[in-house]
Amino acid sequence: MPQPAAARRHERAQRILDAAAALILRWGYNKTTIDDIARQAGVAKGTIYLHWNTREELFGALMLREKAALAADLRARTAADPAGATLPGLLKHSVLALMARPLLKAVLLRDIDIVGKLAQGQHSTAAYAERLLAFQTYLEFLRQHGLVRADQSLAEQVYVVSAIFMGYFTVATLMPPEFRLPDDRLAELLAETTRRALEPGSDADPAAREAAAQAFAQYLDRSIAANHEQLRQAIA
Amino acid sequence: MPQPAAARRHERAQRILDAAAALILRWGYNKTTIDDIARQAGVAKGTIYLHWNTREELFGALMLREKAALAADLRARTAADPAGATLPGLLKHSVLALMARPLLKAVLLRDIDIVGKLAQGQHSTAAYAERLLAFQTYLEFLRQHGLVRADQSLAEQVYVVSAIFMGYFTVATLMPPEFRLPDDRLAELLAETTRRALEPGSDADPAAREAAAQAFAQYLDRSIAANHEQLRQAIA
DNA sequence: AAATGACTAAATAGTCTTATTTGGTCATTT
DNA sequence: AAATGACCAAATAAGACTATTTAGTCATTT
Repeated sequence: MPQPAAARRHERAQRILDAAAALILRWGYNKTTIDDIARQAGVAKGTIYLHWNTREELFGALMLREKAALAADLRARTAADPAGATLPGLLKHSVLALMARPLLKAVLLRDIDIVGKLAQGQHSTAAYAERLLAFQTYLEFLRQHGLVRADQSLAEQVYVVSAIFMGYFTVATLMPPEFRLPDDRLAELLAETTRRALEPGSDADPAAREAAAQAFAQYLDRSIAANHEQLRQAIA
Repeated sequence: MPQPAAARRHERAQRILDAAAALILRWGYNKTTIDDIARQAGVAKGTIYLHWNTREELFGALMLREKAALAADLRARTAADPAGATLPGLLKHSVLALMARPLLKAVLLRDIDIVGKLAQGQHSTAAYAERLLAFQTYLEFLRQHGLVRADQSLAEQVYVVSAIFMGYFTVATLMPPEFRLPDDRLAELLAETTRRALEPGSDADPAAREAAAQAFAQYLDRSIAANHEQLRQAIA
């Protein structure tokens, strides 16, 4: 039974995106041509334009796919960790998932050699603010249920978490070699720092923990859903 | 009584360096010419070469002066704060002192528009490692006196402090405007995060605190002294 | 109907020449 | 003796022209 046409078409789109990703990491965005990608994907150049109208759209689809894969990876990692559905677990697995995706890592670190002009469309303040707002909603839930301290403003705590995460993430490449740590250990320290930074004075009850795990799942689901329709349209 | 020749010469060097600093911040390093600096400082172009042999030496002296001024500022800030001579105090006042020095801030943030090619000489891994080693010595003292937890390796704690500091410092410019905090509050949160991250299980005795304040002063003095002779030779 | 790859306008890179600027020098001025 | 600023070789920028490459198109092939 041969594969339906739509499935073959979708598989080819994925293959083209795979090729694009590999070549960006190898040569950088600016040096990667449509011809290179077509050759690597084993299709004709014109075939690429059957999926996307412009070079820019192709790379836009690639970034969306990367973000969706990151979210799915994060979902899987937190689900596989008994302590995953917590704020420290979220940050720990976020940094590990991100480090496992060199393209997104390069974007976040503004690695000009790799992402070049691609970076310009990927650092929208509005999108970042949106993500922070979504996170803020989850954090507010945790505050209300006594799972994090509430003696700082909500906005301040968004700041604290962002600073800690960004610090651990970026310092990983800035440290002299003799001071570097394995990713796993870095992620654990990140989680520990976050936990201690936001630790409430007293323990929360188990019902609050259960509710928080639900809120966590909702937060993740919402961020996955936010990309899903966009991605569906970007890969045809 | 006219000023001695050496004092006048030194004052002129400072004036030239002031001019250079102002112009870098305005136009960026790459666009700032020796002619511009001479004009701004109110001296002839050739006069500049009475102080430094090359453009590069002039800017090298400027960076040394900046670092020395930062250290002095830090010294003054921590001395004026009752809780200054502590690790959290060190970090709090470091970030505030650094933010008050736009040129060093631009270097640390790798702000290409401002520092351009100047950055290449200012990100030596060896120098960074040296600074981390000096800090590590101070941190080791704190561990031995029960002022910070000792259930993580010393190297890991150097990492933790670096990550937290770097995170608070860099996220300050990345945050969308509606999520930003005033510098003072940022510095307080940085200090708090550090304190909690490295908090030992039990309180240290007052003798340990007093000894740590001495160690703190030594750490600062050593880093000031490390630059002093270099600076003396760079500004003649 | 779908995939292909030759074609082409536009973009980019390379080369050469000319124009301008700049770092550093040093004869002149103070 | 010290400060100055005109001078100049080298560096950089600008412009014109040529060569090459690339994104996108579409007639041809499958």
